Amino acid sequence: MTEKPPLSSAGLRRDLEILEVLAGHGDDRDADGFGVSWIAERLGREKSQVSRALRSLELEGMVERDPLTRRYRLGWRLFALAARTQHARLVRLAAPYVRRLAAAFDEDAYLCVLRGSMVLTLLSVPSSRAYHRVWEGVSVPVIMAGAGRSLLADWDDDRVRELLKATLPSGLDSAVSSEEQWLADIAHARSAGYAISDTELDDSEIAVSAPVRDHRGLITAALSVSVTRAAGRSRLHEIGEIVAQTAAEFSIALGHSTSSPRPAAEQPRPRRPGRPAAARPDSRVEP
Amino acid sequence: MTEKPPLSSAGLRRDLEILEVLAGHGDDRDADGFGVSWIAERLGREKSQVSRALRSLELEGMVERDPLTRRYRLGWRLFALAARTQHARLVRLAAPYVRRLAAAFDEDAYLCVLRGSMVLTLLSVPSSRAYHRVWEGVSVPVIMAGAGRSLLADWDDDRVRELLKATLPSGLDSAVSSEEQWLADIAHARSAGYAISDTELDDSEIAVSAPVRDHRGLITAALSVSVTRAAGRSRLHEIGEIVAQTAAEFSIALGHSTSSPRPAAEQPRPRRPGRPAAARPDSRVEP
DNA sequence: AAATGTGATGCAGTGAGCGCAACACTAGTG
DNA sequence: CACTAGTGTTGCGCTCACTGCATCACATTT
Repeated sequence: MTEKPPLSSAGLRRDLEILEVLAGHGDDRDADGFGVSWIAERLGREKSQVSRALRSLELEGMVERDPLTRRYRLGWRLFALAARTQHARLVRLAAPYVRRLAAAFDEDAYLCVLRGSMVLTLLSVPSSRAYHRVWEGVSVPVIMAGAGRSLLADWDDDRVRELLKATLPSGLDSAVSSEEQWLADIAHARSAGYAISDTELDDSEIAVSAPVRDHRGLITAALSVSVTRAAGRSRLHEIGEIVAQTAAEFSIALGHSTSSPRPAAEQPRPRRPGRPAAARPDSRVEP
Repeated sequence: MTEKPPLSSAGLRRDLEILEVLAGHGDDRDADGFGVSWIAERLGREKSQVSRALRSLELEGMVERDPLTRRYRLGWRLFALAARTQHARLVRLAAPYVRRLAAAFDEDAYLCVLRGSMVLTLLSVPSSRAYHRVWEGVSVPVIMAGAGRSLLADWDDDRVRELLKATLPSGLDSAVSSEEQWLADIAHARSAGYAISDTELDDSEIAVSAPVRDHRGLITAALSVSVTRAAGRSRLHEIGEIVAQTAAEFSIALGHSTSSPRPAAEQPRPRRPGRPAAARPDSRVEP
């Protein structure tokens, strides 16, 4: 028999093996679930064991069973657990990538999300040079935001037109002329993976952004770099490629697509906290 | 000892309790994770037990630990598994429609499913205005959910009564009076294709929802819009028509045949597996 | 009807997880 | 600087819950 590394809990390992089997090959068409016997054979375990484990998993909502075919599928609780932490997770995990972008070009870098028709900046890392406007927590209409094109990359043209029309107070000035430009930019963002927005808030600023996708494949945020220096103007597309690449890496870290775990590079283990500086375990919750 | 009435696996229950704690309250700002002692106290379990369980969970990738603060958070594997849920697929497909609704009325729009007697919100798209409470992954009793009426539209009256009685803690207050109202609303949802729920969680919110049907014709989800602005109050039925129309389009995208009337003819898979016609456990497997 | 598959269940033995305690460690405290 | 108070980890008996084999109930195919 093959030796099982005994470091992990046996029950946990068994349950996760089962879940992994139920996850199947991802988007495979055999999404109607799997039977007990097949799973047992697939794992080389006892039917009874798998049957009992699945019953427990179902009781907890980790899997659910089609009452007709008696086959099991992944359950709602997995989704509920993951969905709740998605937002907090976003900001926390984004920091390294935003910093990397800011450092790479020595320009201001941002993390933005879409809130209705407004673009909310969640995180901003300034360049080494002066005047950095703090945008964190500030909402800007999507048309005026540099990251807007990336955030809308998944939208179909009609919706974008509606949004643009609704956001602009009245059909005036350059709106009509820029609408087609917007759609073109969005199409470019969709294909190339990054968007370049010229003359938004400020004529002196050009924003290069790229969409970030979460574990569901939806665009949940955008990374953005505002190119202010003349040096960058000549290589916007080069910058765009890098931003897109960074956004892609970030997306994978969020669980996008069928990405491999990425073993999380060995940490330098710097220091261990004894007593936490600020006692936070006070948020009272009644069980 | 504390009572252990459930017949579920003890280890699994413990692990899920831990994960649930790590998930936090969702929108909470406590994204930097939780320590072992705090989790143990929160759960009323032994520190050692929690420590060992977390190590196993980390080994499996279900949680990850900040090497600096030594605090735990949910890990990549949970998100990877969640992405393979059929709920994730539903969300992916629903996103454009939910966005369209949110944009059309500039109100919060949701995608909800029924889980037992609870309504689980899978996707929420906020309006451009104000602050938006993140409901994704949160379950609410069916009576208190705006989309509840749409999700129950196919149920016969007796079962609805049962569910309402079972969900309400005791036969009290407006329950009896609203029961008939519920049945009327459901009947309306059945015939008109949309439901209007008044005074649910909040007196200031009115939810307009419509059922979504899958390829079998069964109601698997509901689209919902929460009307908060006074402007919308006067045209709830007009909004309802649009929500119903959107839900119908989405249903078609899910494979719902428009021709199939109501009773959801059993066509694809009415049989229960005795012996599988074609043995499918042939896909070679490499761990 | 039998045959062959499905998933569920009873039961005895044993191995794994539980709890208590002591441990190593760090950061505040006087 | 020792002291204290907090952190998280580990050693080790004891017990219980899980394993595995068997059989069972049920459904589909022949």
